[in-house]
Amino acid sequence: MSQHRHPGATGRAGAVPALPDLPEATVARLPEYLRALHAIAETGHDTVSSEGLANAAGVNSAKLRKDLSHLGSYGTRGVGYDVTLLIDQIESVLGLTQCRSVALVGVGNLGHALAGYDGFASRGFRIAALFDADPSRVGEEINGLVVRHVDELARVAVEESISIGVIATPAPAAQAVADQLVAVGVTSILNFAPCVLSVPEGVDVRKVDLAIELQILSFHEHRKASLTALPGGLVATDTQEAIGT
Amino acid sequence: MSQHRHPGATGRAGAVPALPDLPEATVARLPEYLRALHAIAETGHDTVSSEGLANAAGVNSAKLRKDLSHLGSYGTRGVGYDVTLLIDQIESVLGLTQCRSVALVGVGNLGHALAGYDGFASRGFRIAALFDADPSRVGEEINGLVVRHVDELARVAVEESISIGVIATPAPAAQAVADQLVAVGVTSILNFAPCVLSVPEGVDVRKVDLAIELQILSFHEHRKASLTALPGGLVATDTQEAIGT
DNA sequence: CGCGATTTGTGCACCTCTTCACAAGCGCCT
DNA sequence: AGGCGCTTGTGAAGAGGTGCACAAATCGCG
Repeated sequence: MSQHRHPGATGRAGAVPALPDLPEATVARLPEYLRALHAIAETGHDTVSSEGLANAAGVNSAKLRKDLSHLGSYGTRGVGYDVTLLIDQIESVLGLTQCRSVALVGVGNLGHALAGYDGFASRGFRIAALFDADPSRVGEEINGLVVRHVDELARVAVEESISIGVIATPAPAAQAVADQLVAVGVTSILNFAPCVLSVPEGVDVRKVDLAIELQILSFHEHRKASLTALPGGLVATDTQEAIGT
Repeated sequence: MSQHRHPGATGRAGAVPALPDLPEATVARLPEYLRALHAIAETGHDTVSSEGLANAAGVNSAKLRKDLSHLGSYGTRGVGYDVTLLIDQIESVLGLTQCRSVALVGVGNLGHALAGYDGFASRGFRIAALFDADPSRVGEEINGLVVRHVDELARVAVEESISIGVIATPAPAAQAVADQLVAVGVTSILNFAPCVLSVPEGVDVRKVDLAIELQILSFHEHRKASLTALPGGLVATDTQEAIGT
């Protein structure tokens, strides 16, 4: 949730899948449904109710139904959703039918971990190339891939038909890397560097900042502490707050 | 954004900081403002306008002003915000005045990277203990910390007064780890495992799933591709989409 | 064939968040 | 002192997301 400004995309009833112009909030949840569906498929079930899937995905069942209804009607009343069909449908909407190639720039601490992360391959992504600006890191082999110098980005990106760039460099280097990625034609960037990237229209940037997540937790922790401190409450027994719905 | 259901916390005008009961969306942006402010402080400026700070943080200036107004009036009309004062104020609200101790469970690929990540220490967090269930990993030293067996969690958590738990285990192990963390009194969890955690009320869970971020990007990439494919548009020249505001 | 149990799809009301637009306040310059 | 330009803080309108509650649809069984 950040530098996204997507157009109306006026229901241009195209030949192929019709692209129903989903709400962002729905798009953000589809991957979670997909993961839950794969888990359910492995247990052998071949249909699942909205209630069941919602539990597995950690959301409200009404919300799940509304989300899925945006893709079309792929459920059967009185029965539920066909697991396999729904998986295919969501993967199709998310554009995961083709395996997407990812370029990872910055092979430091975090980049190393990302390069070795299994979760990508198993969900339709292929890390196709690794880059770093530090000459001492160039040539290193990680998980079967050789780290190249970032100057080769342009050439390699075309060869490997990169469709997504991941930035795991220190913050000061990130903007320059982003510019290079954009110059090569990459229009989707996942940014782990703690800074704001400025990119032209039409380029999507998503940001993941691990420290920010901790700080948000810190706020809630702080709030909880100052709530239990004052009220005439039992500070004793356990941490179970008697609050919320 | 997930398992958060925070109460009204009825403006209980307490003695100390008053805890103004911020909107979640605001809380999620405060850390970003904080980072931007630190960057601005380093350039030597000692005041900053809402416009300037908003740019540095990548948000709308009106939104920024409304966010800050929730903390109270710490700006001066015609001048802007005092950088140092605002930093102190935000850190205070986020509960970052004390250094928080973090326990990291799961020292695999990702856990390794997290254990070595500088960004935590520099922003008020201390990784106080590392755990893993794999005996062959126990004893290993990472960044000056020895990996302990997860069975020691209870003892160590108290010793180190852990306030946040980070789960970086494979998905199947995550729920058990979460249960243990909760049992020890941890009420804030950052979960990197691709699964839904079920925790009692009063415990906050934030989830980070790297593959999900890629899948969201994939969707937009897919959408962009199917838009440029049909319209009578110049597929040539560059990737600059002529869409959006 | 009809009925009841079950589950989807959705209209509606509520709520949160965003954005605009502007009055109020502050400092500086004359 | 007074006026002017700049910037904050906020009311109000709008957009988007959520969740309830129920009608519509489907299956299985007698």
